[in-house]
Amino acid sequence: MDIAKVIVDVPVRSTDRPYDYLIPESLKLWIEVGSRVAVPFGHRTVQGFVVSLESGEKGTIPGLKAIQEVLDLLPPLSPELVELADWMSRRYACRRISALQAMLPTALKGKAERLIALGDTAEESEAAQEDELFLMFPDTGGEEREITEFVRRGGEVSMKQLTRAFPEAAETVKFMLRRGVLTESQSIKDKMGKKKLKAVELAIGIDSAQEALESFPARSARQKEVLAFLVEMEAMLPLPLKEVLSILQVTAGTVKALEEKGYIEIIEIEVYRDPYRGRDFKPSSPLPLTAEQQSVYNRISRTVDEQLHEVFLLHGVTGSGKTEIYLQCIERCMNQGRQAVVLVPEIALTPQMVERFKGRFGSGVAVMHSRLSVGERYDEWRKIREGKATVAVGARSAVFAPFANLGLIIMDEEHETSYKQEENPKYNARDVAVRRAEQGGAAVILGSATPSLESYHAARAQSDIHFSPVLLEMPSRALGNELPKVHVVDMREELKEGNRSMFSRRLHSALSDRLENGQQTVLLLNRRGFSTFVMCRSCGYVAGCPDCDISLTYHSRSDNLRCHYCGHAEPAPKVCPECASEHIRFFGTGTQRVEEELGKLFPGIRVIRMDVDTTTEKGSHEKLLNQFRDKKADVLLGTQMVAKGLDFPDVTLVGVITADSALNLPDFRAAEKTFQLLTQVAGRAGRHQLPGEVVVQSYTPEHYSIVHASGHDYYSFVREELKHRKGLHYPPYCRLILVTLSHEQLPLLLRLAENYALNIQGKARQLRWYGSLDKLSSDALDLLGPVASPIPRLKGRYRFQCMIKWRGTIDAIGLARQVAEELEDSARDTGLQISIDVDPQMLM
DNA sequence: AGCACGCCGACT
DNA sequence: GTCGGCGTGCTC
Repeated sequence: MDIAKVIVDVPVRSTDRPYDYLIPESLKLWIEVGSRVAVPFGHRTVQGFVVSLESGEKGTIPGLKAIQEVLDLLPPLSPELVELADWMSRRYACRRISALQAMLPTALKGKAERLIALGDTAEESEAAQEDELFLMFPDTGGEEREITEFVRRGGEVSMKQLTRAFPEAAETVKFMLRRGVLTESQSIKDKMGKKKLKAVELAIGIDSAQEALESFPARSARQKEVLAFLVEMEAMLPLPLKEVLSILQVTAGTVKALEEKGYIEIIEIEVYRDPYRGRDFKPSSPLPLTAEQQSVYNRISRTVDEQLHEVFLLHGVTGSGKTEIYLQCIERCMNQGRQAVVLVPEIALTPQMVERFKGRFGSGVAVMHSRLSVGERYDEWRKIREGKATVAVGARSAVFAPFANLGLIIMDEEHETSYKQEENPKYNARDVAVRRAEQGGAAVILGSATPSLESYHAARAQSDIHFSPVLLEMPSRALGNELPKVHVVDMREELKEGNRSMFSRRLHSALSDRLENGQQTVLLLNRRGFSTFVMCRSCGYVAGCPDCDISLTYHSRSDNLRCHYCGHAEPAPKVCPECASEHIRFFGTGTQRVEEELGKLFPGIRVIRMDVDTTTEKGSHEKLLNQFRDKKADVLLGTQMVAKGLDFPDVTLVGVITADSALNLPDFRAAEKTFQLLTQVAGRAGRHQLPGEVVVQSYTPEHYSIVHASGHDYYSFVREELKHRKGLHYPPYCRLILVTLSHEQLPLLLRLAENYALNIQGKARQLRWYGSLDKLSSDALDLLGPVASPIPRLKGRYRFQCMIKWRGTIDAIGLARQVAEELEDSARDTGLQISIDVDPQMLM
C-alpha cells in the first residue's frame, strides 16, 4: 500500500517533520501532494498536509496508521506551493506547518471535533431500560433514553451539541460511551469564519469561589493559585487563557482540571467579523503608451511571451504610469493562458486601485483584502483555486494565490515595509514572489518610484544574494507634466522670527491660495516615532503599560488608555496618579491638533482627517476618500496613509508638517524611509492639468534625505545612502538576522542571551565564518549584542536581542536556528522563548 | 498541543 | 496503602 508523508497541525518543534501514513484504497484517487487530510495522531485526530507520496514497497514501518479522511474536494495546495513552504521554513527559520498555514485562508484552519453516534449495543440497552435499569434508576434511565433519542435523530451529533442539549449529563454520556451504547469518532471541522479566542471565566459565583478557596485541598496548589487569581481579577473576567497561563506560569492542564471540577469555565470569545459591499466598476480599455512606457512594456512582454523567469525592477517616477504597464503586461500574460498576481501594500489597496483592475479585467479579478470577512476571503480564494479568476489583487499573502499556471507576479510599491510579515512566519513577500516565480518560470515586476536600496543595489551590482533584477526606468510623467516644485522650509528660522505656529508662513499662504481658488490640499503629518502618550506636565509622569514597558496610547472614542502590544486597557486618568496634578495631558492624535489649528487659522475650512481613529470602522477609508474626491473638503489631513497611491486631479498643494520626525529613530533605514515618504507624498500634487507645489517643513533641512527628496533626485540619494550603509556594514552590503530571546526572569535571561551569543560565535569560528565584515573575504559573520530589545519587556517577559550580520554563501540562518534550538533544549522548562527574524524590517 | 505514564506527597 | 497532581516524553 502507498504511503503519504504528512505534516501535522501541531505547532511545536518536536512535531515539525513529516509523519508516514498509509493511504487507504478508497482515498487513493483523492490524495495528492497538497491535500489536506485528517489523520490519527497520538490519541486524537488532527489536520495535516500531504507533502509527498511514496509507494510502500520498500521497508514499510510496521504499525503505520492510515489517513482518516480527505478534507477538500480539490487539494488546497499545489505541489509547487508545498515546495515553497518547505523553502520558507528554511529561509525564515519557521515551522513547516506555519508556512503551510500562511498559504491558506483562515477559513481552512480545521480543528478536531468529537462526534457521537449510536453504538452496537444501543438496542439492547434500550430493551434493558424498559425493565430493570429503568425501574431501579428512573432518572438515569430517562436521561439515557432522551440522549439516545437525540443522537438517533441527528444520526451523528457533535459533542458540543450534545453538551448544549444536556448540560448536566456528562457522567451519563461517559457511562454510555464505556458500555458501547454510544460511540465516539473524531473529524476535522473547518472553523469557517469566527475568529475565536479562548478565555477563562468563573463558573460559580464569586462568593462560592472564595468559599471553595478556603477549603481547597493543599495538594492542588497550582489549581488553587489559578482560582485565587481569578477571584482577585473578578472584575476583568473573562481573561484570555493565554494570559492566565503566562502570568501564573501554569500549564493548560491545570486550568482544564479546574474546569472539570466545575469551578471555572473555558469559553470561546468571538473576536470580530465584518461584512463587505459589492459595487459596479467602470470598464476601461488599454491606454496608448508613451515611448518610454512602450519600451519598458516591450522588454517585459518578451519575457512573458517566452514564459521565462526574470525579475524586473521598474523604477518609474510618481505619475509615470506604472499601473498601465501592469495592466497591459497582465493582458499579455493572460494571452499565454497564464494567471497573474498583483501585490499591493495593504494601505494602498484602495477602492481606486481595485477599480482599475476590475474595470479592465471584470469578474476575473479576485481581491484579497484584509478587511474582508473570513468567509468572503475564503470565497475569493476559491475563485482562484477553482479557476474562476485569472488575476489576484491583494496584500502580502496574495503571493500564495493558488493559481495553477502563474505567469506574472507584480509587486507595486516594492519598497514598502508592509511586505514583510512581522508575525510567524516572518516572510518577505518580495523574496517569496521571486522564489515562486523561479519555480514556475514566471516573470516578476517590482515597481516603485523609490525602490528599496536592496532591490536597487541588486539590480546595479548584478551580484546580489537575493536576486538580480533587470532595471527598467521611466523618468518622466506619462501626461508630460512636470514633477511639482518642492520648497523646504526651515522651521528653526520660523521660530527665530517669532512664528510659533505649526504652519510656516509659506505653507500658510499656499493654503490660503488654494482655498481662494477652490483647489485641494493634502497635508501629511509624519508621525512615526511620536506616540499618542499621556504625560503629566507638572511631574513628567508618562502612563506606561505595567507589562510591556512602553507608553500607553490614548483612545478618545472609549476614553481609555491601551497598550498596542498586549491589549492592556485602563481608564484615562483625570489627575496625575503620581502627583495628583490636573495638568495631565493627552498628547493625543497629532492630527487632531492640526485640525484644530487649521480651524482657527482658516475659519470655515473643510478638513477630512484620516488616521487610525477615523479609519478603524469598515469602509470609512473609502468613504473619506470619496468625500474628498467629490470636493466636499478642502484639505485631506492624515498620516502615512495619505501618501500612498492617491490620485486626485484638483490637488495642487501638498504640505508636510514635520518631515524629519522619523529621522532620529534608531533605525538604519530612517533616512531611506524619510526619503521615500517625502517623494511619495510629493507625487500626490499636480498629477493632472494643474501644476503642483509641495511645502516641506523641517528642523533639519540640510539632511540629504530631505535635500534629495525635494530635488526629486533618487540617484543622488541612493549614492549617498549606499556610502553610509557600506561604511557601517548594513544591508545591502550584508544581511541581518535579529534573534530575540525572552524570559520572565531577567537574570536568567541575561545568562541565556550571553550564552546564545557565545555559542554562535564559537560555532562560526569553527566553521571559519567568524570574522570582521571589513575584510574582503566574501564569507563573513559578525554578532552584535546581546542588548536589551527596543521593547525591553512585553507581556510580562523581558527581552534581549542579538543581531547577526552576515554575507556570502554561508548558512547563517541554519546556524542561528540550530543554536536557538540547542539553547531551548538545554533550558527546557525554564520558559525561554527565542524568535528569529531573517532580514528584519522593524528594528525598533 | 494533548494525553498517558510514572513518581511522589497528602489523606483514610 | 491509595488517590490524584504534576513533570516528562511521544505522537507515523
